[in-house]
Amino acid sequence: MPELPEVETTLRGIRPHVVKKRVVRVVVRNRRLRWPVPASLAAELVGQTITAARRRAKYLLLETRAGTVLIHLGMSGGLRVVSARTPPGRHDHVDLVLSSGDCLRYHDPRRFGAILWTRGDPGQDPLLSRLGPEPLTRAFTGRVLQESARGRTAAVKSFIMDARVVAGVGNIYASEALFLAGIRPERAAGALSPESCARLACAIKRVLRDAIHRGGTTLRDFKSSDGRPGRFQARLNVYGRAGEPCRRCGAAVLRTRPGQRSAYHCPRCQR
DNA sequence: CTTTGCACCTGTTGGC
DNA sequence: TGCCAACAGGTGCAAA
Repeated sequence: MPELPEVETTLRGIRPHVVKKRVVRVVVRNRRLRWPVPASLAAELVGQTITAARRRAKYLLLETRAGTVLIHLGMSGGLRVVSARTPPGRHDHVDLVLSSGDCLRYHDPRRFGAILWTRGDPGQDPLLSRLGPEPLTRAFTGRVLQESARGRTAAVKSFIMDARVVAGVGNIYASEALFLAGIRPERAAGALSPESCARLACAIKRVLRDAIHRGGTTLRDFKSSDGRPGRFQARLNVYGRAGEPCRRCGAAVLRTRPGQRSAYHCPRCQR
């Protein structure tokens, strides 16, 4: 469900409800997520006040003086702010009960997500320390992309989905960015011209910004923290549109599988 | 070092 | 209507 824009949408939705609130209780109904929810979460988080809520790649960070809650939504995770008295549903695995009477509730049918606790500088955590630049910052440019692509033979689509290259480009937006940049997904990353790298970096920024602006993409089940679906799916040019006409030239959109994930592209607009 | 494929789960969809 | 295979927005890890 969530790529970077959906995570950012979630962050913006929960932030006003969690920052400056104290965590009074942690309820773990099922600790078996991607990694077990650690006992240190409840032990060290309860009594702490959340000082800031941030995003790094697709990780959400809830910071306190004692440490940071790291949350990843995986493929099917979601966070909602509900009253602490709202009865939990199936797959509502973790609650952070807040001093306001609200509760930050983590829901995740597939349980590919994670809720972890890290002390000290969260940037030093092994999960975050090797991440590449945030795509929406100045640190991410065509030149930086070109530099890290040097000598790489992997398909450009898998390349931009590698979080060590650029943090947080997932399957939908990789296809969409390559469409905007006019580049075929299977091209070798290292073979791209400097101009193509520049166009690709711009396209990644553009598609992510636009999707955030529209509250993310809802394909089947993404709901932002207020329960509303995203509106970006109407803007998708190629993702999920195999066989349908390209919006730009009318040629049939193709679905391929470089690696084991679906890629979509227009054979005429992308070279 | 890079590249590839797998594993982890449940739910939905589409074809027969 | 029912059944079953294929597929789904992620990503760390092991193996080559």
